[in-house]
Amino acid sequence: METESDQVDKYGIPIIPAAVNVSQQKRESIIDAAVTEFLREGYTAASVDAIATRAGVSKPTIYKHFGSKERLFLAVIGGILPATYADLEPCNSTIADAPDLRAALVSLTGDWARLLLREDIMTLRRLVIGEIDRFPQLGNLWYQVTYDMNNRPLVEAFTILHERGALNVPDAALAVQQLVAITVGVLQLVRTFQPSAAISDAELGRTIASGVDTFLARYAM
Amino acid sequence: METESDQVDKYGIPIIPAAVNVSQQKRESIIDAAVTEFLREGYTAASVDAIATRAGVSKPTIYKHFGSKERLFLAVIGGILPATYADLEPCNSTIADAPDLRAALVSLTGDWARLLLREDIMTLRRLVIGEIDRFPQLGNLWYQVTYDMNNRPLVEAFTILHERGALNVPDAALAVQQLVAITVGVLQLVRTFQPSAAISDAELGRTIASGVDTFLARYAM
DNA sequence: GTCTATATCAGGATAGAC
DNA sequence: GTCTATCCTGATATAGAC
Repeated sequence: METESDQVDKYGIPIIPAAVNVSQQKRESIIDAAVTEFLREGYTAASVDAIATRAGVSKPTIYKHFGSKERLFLAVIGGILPATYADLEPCNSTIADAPDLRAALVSLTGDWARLLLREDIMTLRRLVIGEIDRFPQLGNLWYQVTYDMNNRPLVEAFTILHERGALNVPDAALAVQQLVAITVGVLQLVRTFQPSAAISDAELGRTIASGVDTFLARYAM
Repeated sequence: METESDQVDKYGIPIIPAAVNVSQQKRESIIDAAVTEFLREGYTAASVDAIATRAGVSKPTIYKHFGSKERLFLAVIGGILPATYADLEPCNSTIADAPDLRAALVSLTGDWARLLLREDIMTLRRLVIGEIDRFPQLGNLWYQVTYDMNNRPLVEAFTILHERGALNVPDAALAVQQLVAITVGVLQLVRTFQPSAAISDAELGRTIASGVDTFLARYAM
């Protein structure tokens, strides 16, 4: 099974030592091919053969680089999770100092929703959820990444607004959970089970705005 | 592949003709064994061999009854979904006539949460989500079942309360989505990615109550 | 109707040449 | 470091005896 060293990072994702120059290209093409195959087929149904063919390398090359199918899967999925969610972070900075809080929250959660409802991200999300019993590390990583990149900055902003008297949120962490659930979560639930159900931009805007209004009905001063 | 007739119901779930007396017992034991194996391993990794062994029958018996692994999976999962969610329905009837609406909503969403967070139901949910790209019928079925058994009765109750002037919900369907998301959804999100993270009954009650309060802050008259 | 036994094929992983 | 060729196991599905 695992003949390579089992070095893992703090999330339990294996650390694959970086290779040099020439083989680095092959490594990248393996990763690209693996992402495609895993997203399309799932972990078990995806075959290392197909990944090798798609990447234009042979199977032993994959095993030299990643050691096993499990390690390849963890390295690949663990690699794209933070990269995917990094796109969410820039939106956060302006909340605490926004002149119009409602408009800022609508804009922020709307941006999140449009990104998180993208088909490739929904597919990745379904894959991770489906493999969580096999790879609990991915669940922890997902939770940590989404919390660090989304919830945490909002919690800090709400805490500031609470001290400033602009919001009344004694429990900022719970309030953020509620805001995310009532805006993005409502839409995500539909798309999770019905991938082909298109959501018009008008409906998205309407749902997001109504969610923010419900949130502010409780927490605005 | 599919040598049997492809009769399906309105959800796209194959209709497996009922067998008689003797073999009916074998069929049931196959279904039980299949549920266990599919929930434990997922669709692809579960083997018909293992199901046959667990059920105490031979492989050809399974193929005589269900035709293929895909049809077995759809029949089994499509069968337990409605049965699982049927437990949610009885809670609904009292909302429209409850003397204390807040208490009734807290009780209702609390009951839903305690049921839906059960480990076996969460596992089933993860399985369905992970296999949705392969079996879109299950997504439609899931959505339909949860809507019929949960959302629809609540929408009807809210409509009555709106006409009676006890609530102000111009868009009852959206309001129900928000209520579910802000109570059950908040907890489900955590448990989806962290199966082992236990949620104390106190924390569950606190989260549910706060969700209902946020909901009522917007919609109560 | 149900079994034993088997056909057929693809999976992950590796030995050894270059 | 990378490939060709291969090992071994386990998969779905079926033929034919009882």
